Amino acid sequence: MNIGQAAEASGVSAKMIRYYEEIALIPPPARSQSGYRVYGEDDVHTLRFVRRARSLGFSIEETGALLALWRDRSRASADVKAMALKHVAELEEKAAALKAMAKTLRHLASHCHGDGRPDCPILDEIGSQGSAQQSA
Amino acid sequence: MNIGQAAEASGVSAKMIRYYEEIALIPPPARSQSGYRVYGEDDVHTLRFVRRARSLGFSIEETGALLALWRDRSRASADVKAMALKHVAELEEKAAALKAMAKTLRHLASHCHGDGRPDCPILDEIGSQGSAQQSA
DNA sequence: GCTACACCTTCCCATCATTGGAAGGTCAAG
DNA sequence: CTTGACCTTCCAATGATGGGAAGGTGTAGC
Repeated sequence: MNIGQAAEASGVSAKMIRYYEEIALIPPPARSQSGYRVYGEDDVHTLRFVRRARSLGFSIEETGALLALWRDRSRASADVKAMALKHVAELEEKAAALKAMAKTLRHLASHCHGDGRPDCPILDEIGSQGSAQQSA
Repeated sequence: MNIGQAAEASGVSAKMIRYYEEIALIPPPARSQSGYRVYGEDDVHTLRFVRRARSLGFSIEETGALLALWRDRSRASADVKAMALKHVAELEEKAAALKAMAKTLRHLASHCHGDGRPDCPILDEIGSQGSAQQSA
């Protein structure tokens, strides 16, 4: 299987497959005589794992750790669970930060007429607030 | 006021002030004879506006648009409100996506013993799921 | 065999926002 | 006059991905 077919089968773009190989997230595949990368079903399986982990919001580095755990049949399930729950906490923290931003902004917008008149307190309040936490 | 003091007063790092100037988000300030950037209270006010907009999750580009509206005393409040509400919707969408990831992952984790035994369905399910949407 | 076309290779660049550092000039205090 | 804190510009890196150029390969049709 060439990289295009592996991309199709795994849902990971050919560009990203090469990138994952470059950063050693996945092992380099076999090569054909002419230098084409050749993938097997196992490789596609791994790529699907990576895609799934990424879609769950794991960073590449975290995905690499999960991949190592996945391949290690003797690992303790506690390791996996701890990582998952830590990530859940991070995701929820980011979600909460976004919701807080949205809430603040909606509050500001609620005090704005939204008509043709220039008066709108949103900008004044953005310009006058002294502190705000950076996140997400 | 030199850039260090402006950074201190506005909460925007000197590095970022120079960067905002480079991309023309903010106008170039006056310069001293020796070439030092010199800022006034108005500049600090603008920088605070930028910081606040960024902390509300507006991109640099959106912040530039808000800044233009802020400076335009004759703008229609509807423009501002529309932009704010559009951004609220985007923030909430991202928050929802993160919460969905967290939910999925917590569900997976709930089926994992989390002890010393190797059995943990989290990884198996990550590896076997066919589709997942990318977002946030 | 030749041509067209789809695919592959490597390499470089861009994004977005921010940080870091190097090399060198300036200012104020001691 | 030295020291140290500040300033200047320039270059590079981050994380994850996309875009594209320049050139090689594989296959189908003629």
